[in-house]
Amino acid sequence: MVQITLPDGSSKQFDQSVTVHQVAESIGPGLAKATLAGEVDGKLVDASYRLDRDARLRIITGRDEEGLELIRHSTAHLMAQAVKRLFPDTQVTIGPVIENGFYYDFARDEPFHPEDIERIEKEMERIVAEDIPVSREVMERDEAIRFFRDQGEEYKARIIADIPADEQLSLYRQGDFIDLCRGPHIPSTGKLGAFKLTKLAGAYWRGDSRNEMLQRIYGTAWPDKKQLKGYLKRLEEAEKRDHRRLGRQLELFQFQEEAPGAVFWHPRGWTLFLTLIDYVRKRQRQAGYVEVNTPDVMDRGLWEISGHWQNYRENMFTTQTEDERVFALKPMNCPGSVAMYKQGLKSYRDLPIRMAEFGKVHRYEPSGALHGLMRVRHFTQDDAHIYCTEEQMEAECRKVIELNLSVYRDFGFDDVKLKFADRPESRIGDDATWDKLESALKGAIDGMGLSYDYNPGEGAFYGPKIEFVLRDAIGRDWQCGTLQVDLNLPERFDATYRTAEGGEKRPVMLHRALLGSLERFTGILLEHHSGNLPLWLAPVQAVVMNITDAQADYVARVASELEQAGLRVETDLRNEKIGYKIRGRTLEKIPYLLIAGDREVEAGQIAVRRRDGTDLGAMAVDDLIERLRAEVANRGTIDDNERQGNE
RNA sequence: GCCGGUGUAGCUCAGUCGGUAGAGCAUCGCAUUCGUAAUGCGCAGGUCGGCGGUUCGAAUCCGUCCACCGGCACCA
Repeated sequence: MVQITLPDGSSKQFDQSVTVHQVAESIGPGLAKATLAGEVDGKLVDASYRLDRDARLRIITGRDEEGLELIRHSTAHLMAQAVKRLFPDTQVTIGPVIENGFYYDFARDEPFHPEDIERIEKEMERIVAEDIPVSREVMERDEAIRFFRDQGEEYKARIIADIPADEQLSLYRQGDFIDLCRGPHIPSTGKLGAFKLTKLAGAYWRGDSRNEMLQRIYGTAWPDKKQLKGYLKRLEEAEKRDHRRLGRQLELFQFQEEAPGAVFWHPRGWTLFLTLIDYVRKRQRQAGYVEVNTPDVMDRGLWEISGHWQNYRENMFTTQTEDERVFALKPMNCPGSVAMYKQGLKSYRDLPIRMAEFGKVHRYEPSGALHGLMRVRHFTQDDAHIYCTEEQMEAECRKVIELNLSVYRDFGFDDVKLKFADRPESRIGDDATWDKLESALKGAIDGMGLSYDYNPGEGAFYGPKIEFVLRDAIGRDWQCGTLQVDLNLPERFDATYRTAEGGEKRPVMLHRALLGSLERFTGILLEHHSGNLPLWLAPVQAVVMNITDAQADYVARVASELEQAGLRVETDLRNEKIGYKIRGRTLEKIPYLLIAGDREVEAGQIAVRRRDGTDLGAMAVDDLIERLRAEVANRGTIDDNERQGNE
């Protein structure tokens, strides 16, 4: 007698042992067909798993999160089987589930080509049609190693060698294909079908660039075709909000071959950039910062003192002048900042000194890392260095965190995560100092009751850090601000302050960035809003247009009134139909289109149309100004739906 | 940096088998003076990413370099 308890609390009796699948059958044929696996007493098992004693059972189908993972995992196996059929000389390695899909890494002399992908997909479909049963078997470790070696699967043998000796090895067989796998898997290949292979890539064995490169194929898989289609549609939508595309469409910036990783800002893009700086500058001033500026090119000696020459050399642009002096373009602002701190004597009464700088830094990023505005070689940081006493350190950290979070809120990012990164392998300073810094920084976050993720070994070479990670409208994470505490640079530069007792002490130095790279933040904003920037950020906030030449003077007058009121306005007096002008300006994602015909001129009004197509009717110019000013002041978006894209 | 792919007019893209290039939109000109997402007609626009090679002849084939795209590695 076996008693199986189901999630709804009901239970079923069986005379003898039953499989998960049989239990499903006893409930209904529809469920039996949909069954992919089971969860027995909290543990995932195959549908063929036999229950021989009382247990709690949950049937897993494509509707469950676990079911979806199973589908993806089994589709990865399906792909591997197809690849082995078509390219028998290929070795399989690993094939995990990832967000929205899976990948599988193959070892092969000849790389895959896009045409191969189509063939592999076709072969996968064939295997699905064959509806091959998937079965599990357990093998001894040595036997398994021998088994895979015999088949020329060296990588599998290496993977097994790394599995702890006490762990049971399971193999999954589907027809002619056998793979080492923890499982569970779907019962037969016929359960799959809604998949697509998406990307081809090289990937290092075990993720280490010193190892050989494998051929990775990415794919996506879903319980049904409809969900697959939905996913592919979402990918398309995401492409539309690509900031590189928007940058061209909205005439914000350009890139050029001669300057890889460097931005050419067009008037509209630069207006946006300056708007960000204005905003940050204002917030910093209110928070007690002063603003400074330090040189871009400084002597090698300075970088030797700071440790950059030893720790960061391969990322630095250098230049040599005729007199043989070696200079470096600053990859960070901190050494210049300390140099400035050291000018003249500092008293404990001066501290904390909060020194901000919109410094343009230059980092020689690997060519393959460059990506639009998101990863460039020359970028502007909204950087600051705070010099304070050890006693002030925690309070200063807290203020930085508060300021950062408040600023992100103003940009509409409410979902912000903190990551704590501690000492990296390559670093300066002794362990006692690091202990002190790490615990102080951690204390500041804990004291604020904030939660954080832990990022071991990811700190800066001079100190531990907190990273601020923003989640955008389509769920992607972006690291923006950072906060780092540092005793090392003050030490290396021998920075001091006069204490109340008349002695000398080292200040603590906090490094912090708010938006991080302004270039990158611009890109994030563009993608977050699909280019529909909120009024306060839009480079051109309104375009005033006439219907016929008769209103040209009036339009110019209205535009200048709006400009007087501090708005960014353009006119469109072209001899074109109003529908044509509206279409063009809408595609430019201008927030407000203001139209004057004879009616408006007569009434001294202006007709107002919003970017999303809403007609606000005619209103007096003063009323419009009041309205726009209010919208700028509260940093509102015209319409939150616009974030979803409006094309 | 590594693997794969791509590079043709300002933009988006077509170009067969190697026979010195084509569309739409935009620009410009003319006509039109018009009421909320495209008025009509016309002109002009290209070192086919750079360099080298094969060939009677190269956008097309080969080599090499550069940039970009998708990943990997990197992101102090």
